[in-house]
Amino acid sequence: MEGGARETGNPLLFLTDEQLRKGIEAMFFAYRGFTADPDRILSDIAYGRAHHRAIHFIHRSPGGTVNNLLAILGVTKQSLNRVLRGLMEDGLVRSEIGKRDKRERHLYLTEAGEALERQLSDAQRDRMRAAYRAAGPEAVTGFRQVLEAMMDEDMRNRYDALKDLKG
Amino acid sequence: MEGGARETGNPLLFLTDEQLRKGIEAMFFAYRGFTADPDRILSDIAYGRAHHRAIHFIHRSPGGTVNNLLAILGVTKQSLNRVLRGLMEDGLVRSEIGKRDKRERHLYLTEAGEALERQLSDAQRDRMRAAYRAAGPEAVTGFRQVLEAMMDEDMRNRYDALKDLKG
DNA sequence: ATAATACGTCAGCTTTGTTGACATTCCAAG
DNA sequence: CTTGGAATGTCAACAAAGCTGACGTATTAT
Repeated sequence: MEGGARETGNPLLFLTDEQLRKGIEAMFFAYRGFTADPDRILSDIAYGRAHHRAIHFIHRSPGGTVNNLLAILGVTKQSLNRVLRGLMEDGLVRSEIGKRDKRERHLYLTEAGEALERQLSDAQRDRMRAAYRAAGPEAVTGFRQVLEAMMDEDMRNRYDALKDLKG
Repeated sequence: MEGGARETGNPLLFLTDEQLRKGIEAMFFAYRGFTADPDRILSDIAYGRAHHRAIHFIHRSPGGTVNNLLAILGVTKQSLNRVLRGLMEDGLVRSEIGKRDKRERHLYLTEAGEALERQLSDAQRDRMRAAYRAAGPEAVTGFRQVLEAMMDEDMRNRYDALKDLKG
């Protein structure tokens, strides 16, 4: 027999269905807040979340290939290509043919792209900063621990890979 | 100076742009995991996330009105109606005309609806439980604190209103 | 009586995802 | 050098789920 209220005194009360449900609903409502500010900015310029994600990750690892980005985002190349085409037509993203492997396209933000990225991530960071500040450093540690434990294996790998770039 | 912004001395290191960016990316990848299991189940039966949300919140407050659900989900009535119609045609949701106010429709899950809800929330809870267990009770407290601080005002109100139902 | 509310519905549009098919370009192996 | 396969791009068609706007019908409130 495992599980259950075995420890001393306080027995896994944080694992009740009630607690889990609250966590699930907190995640749902919080994610709305998380995306609300960028969504507002983007709707003004006829872009959506997909554009935001592409911009974010191109900014994070400039010179990454299309395949790389595809793996991070987890969408089909057709879907990404549509978004990327729009961004390139609007002069926010440029692609360079690879030197070692000329099949590959290396993606970069243009200055205009960087400017939009800054605008979007400033908004999103502001909210995150306010939440972090309100909750305090220990809460932030716990927040990150739970989120990381919630990821799929391959998601965590992608996340960790990004973490190593600058962080 | 190194990590671990604690109370004394070390001021707000957890609020650096790097920390915030990691939080943003953690949120992005974790939300994927959060929805992955229900998504898999739903795709087998030609439903999507919108159906899941409707089912979840009808289960949470049975007998709630359409307007009520609309407020929680934050979508248009046309969008919700499409989903609801499908669920009712498939016998997962039923609606009752209000007794006090006959304009209102009160929504309930049928037995089949409850069964699907259980299947979905079991899957989602399993993952949440694993994450909670891996991170520990203190992390869970922090997790919830940050998420709640991240919500918009009205989102928090909706979240709190649901919390009061059973929790 | 009239206005407002709650709900449903039709029509049309957008974003973002999906499959499937196919062409091009290029690297690498035989 | 030829050929197979990988990386990329693109066309077409489609679906889920959001949106706006307009309209209809009960029902309730003023």
